[in-house]
Amino acid sequence: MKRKVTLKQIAKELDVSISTVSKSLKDSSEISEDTRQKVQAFAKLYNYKPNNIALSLKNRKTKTIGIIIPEIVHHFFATVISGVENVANENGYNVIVCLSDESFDKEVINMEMLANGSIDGFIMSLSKETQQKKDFHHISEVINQGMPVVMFDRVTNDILCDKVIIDDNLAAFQAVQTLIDKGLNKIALITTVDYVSVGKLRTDGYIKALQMNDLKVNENLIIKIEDIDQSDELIEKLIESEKIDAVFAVNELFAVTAIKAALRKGLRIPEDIAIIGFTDGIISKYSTPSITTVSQNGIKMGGKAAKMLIERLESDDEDDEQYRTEVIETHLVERESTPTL
Amino acid sequence: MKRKVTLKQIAKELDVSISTVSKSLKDSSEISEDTRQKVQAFAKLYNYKPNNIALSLKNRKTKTIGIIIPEIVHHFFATVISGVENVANENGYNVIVCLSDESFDKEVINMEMLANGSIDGFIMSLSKETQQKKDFHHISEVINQGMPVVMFDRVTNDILCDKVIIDDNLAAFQAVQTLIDKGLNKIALITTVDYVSVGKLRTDGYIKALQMNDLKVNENLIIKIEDIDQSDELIEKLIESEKIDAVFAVNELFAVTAIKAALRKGLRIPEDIAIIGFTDGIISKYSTPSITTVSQNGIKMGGKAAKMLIERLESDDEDDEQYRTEVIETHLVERESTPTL
DNA sequence: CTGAAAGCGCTTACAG
DNA sequence: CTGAAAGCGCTTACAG
Repeated sequence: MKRKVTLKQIAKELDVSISTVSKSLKDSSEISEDTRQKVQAFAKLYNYKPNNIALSLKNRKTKTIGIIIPEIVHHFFATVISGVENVANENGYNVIVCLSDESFDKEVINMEMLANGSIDGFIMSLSKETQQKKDFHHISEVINQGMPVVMFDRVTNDILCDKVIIDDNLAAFQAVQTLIDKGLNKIALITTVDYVSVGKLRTDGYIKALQMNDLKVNENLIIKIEDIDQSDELIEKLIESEKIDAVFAVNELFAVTAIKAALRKGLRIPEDIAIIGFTDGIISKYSTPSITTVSQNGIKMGGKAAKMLIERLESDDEDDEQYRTEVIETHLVERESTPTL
Repeated sequence: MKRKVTLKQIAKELDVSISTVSKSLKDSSEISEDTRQKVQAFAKLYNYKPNNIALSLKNRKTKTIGIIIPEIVHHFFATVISGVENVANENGYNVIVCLSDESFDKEVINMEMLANGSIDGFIMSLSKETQQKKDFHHISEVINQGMPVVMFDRVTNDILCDKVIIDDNLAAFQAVQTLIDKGLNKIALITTVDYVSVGKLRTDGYIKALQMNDLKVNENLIIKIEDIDQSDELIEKLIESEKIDAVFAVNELFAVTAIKAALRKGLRIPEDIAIIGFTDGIISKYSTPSITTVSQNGIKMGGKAAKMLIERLESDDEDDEQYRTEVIETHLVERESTPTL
């Protein structure tokens, strides 16, 4: 077992100073060709690599990005991480991932943990509980300390920082409008409780679409699901009891649950009931019938967020730059769960 | 913007030495009650938190774990990360995630990047390309430097280290035996190319089950898929051309693709054709019909891997401990894609 | 009870 | 051309 070699050891072996070794390895013209060669050869032989931690301390930057997300087993968040990773790696950054598990406390703890020097900046999406409590002090604190934060998807207006979002309201509006254009007008909505920012925005888009088409908004056709565990039952009841010809669901889990409930009831999809989901994930693609969804390009969102963060980290002119909100475009991926007409 | 406060600044403000501040914050009995109080109050006021990087350098350990996996958008790997995260956080560790994208070079680069002091140990699953090349020098190098590695799922016998696996061979055997017990005997296999370790083991289990039941192994009923892009076509052909009454697929993507091909052909599942997949993911659960699978508890695997790594990191007696291979038990989750008899 | 010194592994302005 | 010194932010054995 040969431990990693340090500058100090090389210096000792070669009987020169640490400074000389350091400079030689940087090919500094301060050092004689001869010494440089000797040091470099030795370093190569022993596979010297500078210690990241020492560099971080010295440079006061870690070249690592912290990501805080509610869950990793949600396909959407996994794709976002993937997008962040790509751009981060291209720029020599590493990625630390922390999960809040939708818990405010875990979000706070993780942020504090990482804020103590471990990372240069955050990319994050708020936990449900944080959105409910509307307590963002941990985030403003971090920003106050000069650490940049980029929020994505589940964001809040209460914090000023860079953001990457989609136009949830518009995307929902267009999805519902598409259903209406196909001649459907008894459209149910399966959404989250209102404190989930994106759920609320999508709900608003749904309502707007109905109103613009002079369809009345029927509260019985709107179910707001708080806990995923209740979704089966509530959705089942909706499908069974109400005379509806279409469903707009704000995520793909709700959409596929609706599909299964409809199939169980013997309804034909899309002839008897059409369904549109949100977030173009793996479930929508492989469901039978496959599900028409509003695509939400997680890779792109993650990539964009990483780009914005890195730009801010590497720009010299501190924070005189204005904060930006990037809107990633969405589009409807039409599949089997909606009629083609 | 108030930057994070350091010991030095507190010392200066309070007109004492840095040592005194440091000791006071640790509530050392070396320091007078009075001074301690004063320092602690001040530190609290300014929300002092020790800098992680400095601690890492000093202690020569970072309290962070590096995870290297082929992909994060595969549900299984996402669950493993989740499992690692949990146990890591409980023990005060952070998690850096790097993706190899199934590429040998990316795997090597990422490992080297992290090995330079950023982390205390690795948890990893081999990329396809690495398994194909059988080149593991980057891993043995890291281990040689005294950095522990725990491999999971896609492992190799060429490297001695702790491992967490399932008994792929046995699990496959049992799955196929279950099909046979249900009276099915024209069982096709959809698997990966042989160099993917887990694919090969599952293939072997399939063959063993056939042989033990005196069924002949028909090469026409075995398709080995190299690239996921070809899977549609190959599976379609298999389902269309061959008279089979069951399919065993070594992952859930192959399984759901088989389901869709069978449905397209007008076959009833499970009456005309039964299907068992591998990896109990989200697709299997939400497919219509839902898919019977061999469950592979990623959370548990990740948790176990983290536990083993942390134990090794925190045991004093270096490496006189033997390396262990933990086998996580699997079981068959029976759903709609297999007959109930 | 307090503080100076050494050290973790590096870089770089400065002296010689 | 080479090296000693200071410093990144901390801890701790040691001196006073």
